[in-house]
Amino acid sequence: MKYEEAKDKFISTWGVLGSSWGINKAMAQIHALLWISPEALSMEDIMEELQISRGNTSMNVRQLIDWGIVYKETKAGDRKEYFASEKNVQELARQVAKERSKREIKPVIRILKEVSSIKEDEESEKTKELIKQTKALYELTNSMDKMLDKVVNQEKNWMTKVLMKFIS
Amino acid sequence: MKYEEAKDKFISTWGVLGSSWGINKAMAQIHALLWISPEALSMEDIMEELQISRGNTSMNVRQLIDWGIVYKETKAGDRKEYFASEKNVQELARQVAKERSKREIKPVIRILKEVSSIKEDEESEKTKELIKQTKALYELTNSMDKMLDKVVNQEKNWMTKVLMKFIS
DNA sequence: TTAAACTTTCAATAATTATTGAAAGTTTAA
DNA sequence: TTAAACTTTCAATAATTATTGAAAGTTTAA
Repeated sequence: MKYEEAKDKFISTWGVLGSSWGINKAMAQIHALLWISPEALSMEDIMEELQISRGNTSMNVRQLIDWGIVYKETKAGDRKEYFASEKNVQELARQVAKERSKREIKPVIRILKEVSSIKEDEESEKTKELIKQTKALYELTNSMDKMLDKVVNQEKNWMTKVLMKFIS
Repeated sequence: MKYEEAKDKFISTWGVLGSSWGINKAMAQIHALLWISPEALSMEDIMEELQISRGNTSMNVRQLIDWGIVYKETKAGDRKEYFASEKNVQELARQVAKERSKREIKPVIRILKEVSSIKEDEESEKTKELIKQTKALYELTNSMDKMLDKVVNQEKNWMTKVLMKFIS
């Protein structure tokens, strides 16, 4: 496999993976492109490489910056903005874990807690089951989120160490 | 909060969570409904509760069965099929981990491995970076997948134990 | 067997989500 | 200041994904 082929395959695969985990394809592909690019790329560069519009590029680059996995760079004597990916894989995982926990898991935990602690005068079968099952889900989700928090607050290489322990 | 309100809140929240992780809303909501239901429900019951069509119900119930987290049940002297959720939270996590690993992670790992092991005569900066970065991603994804495999092959309560160790 | 009671399939359509591109906004060099 | 070089916004549109519902298929009781 040649460089160009490998690059295209990686970018496209990353886009597909993103989609199946609820991440916009363009966002995932821009990330992939920057991830393997030795230097920062301009808006034009990204548009050109991925064949997407200026607006699309602008919005998705901003989202990546919001997620904390892409940075703006400037070049002396150049008015364009350039974008570079966070290159450390631990830090990438850390940021993604952090954002997904904050945006999606924590709100669900709040609801699960709320729903699993209803009190009804007449304790019907249905109510008991609701409480029991949502409580179980609350506990699982909570444990997984605490694990994500650990990843988020990791010191460098923490995750590798733990994962190693995990899989050994 | 009353039972009905709690139920609706749970079902709707589970649907939203599903969507943001790439799982069809109807599928997530049917799962939520069965998860908290003390008895198995018929197609009609599900259609009625969630206000969705017969076709939609049929397809998504089948998917849940494919995922191994919903079972068919029959009642003596009744021609309808009834559907019941796997009720054990560990087993639910186990099955979801298994399916997502198989369907989404493992194929990506294969591509990452392939892409990260290209060889080019002329080793340009770009090629080096591609290899380095996709290799790092390969290793991370692989570790996470091995972790999922552990969850998948867990004995009962294995996960709880490990998660406890993790978060303590 | 047959016909009633169910489930599944799938083309049409609706709903949602992503993308475009032009206009508006911003920044900076001169 | 101004105007060129950029970026962002957002309404319109395209693409994708989910849903419907009627027709076809299947199962079972009689």
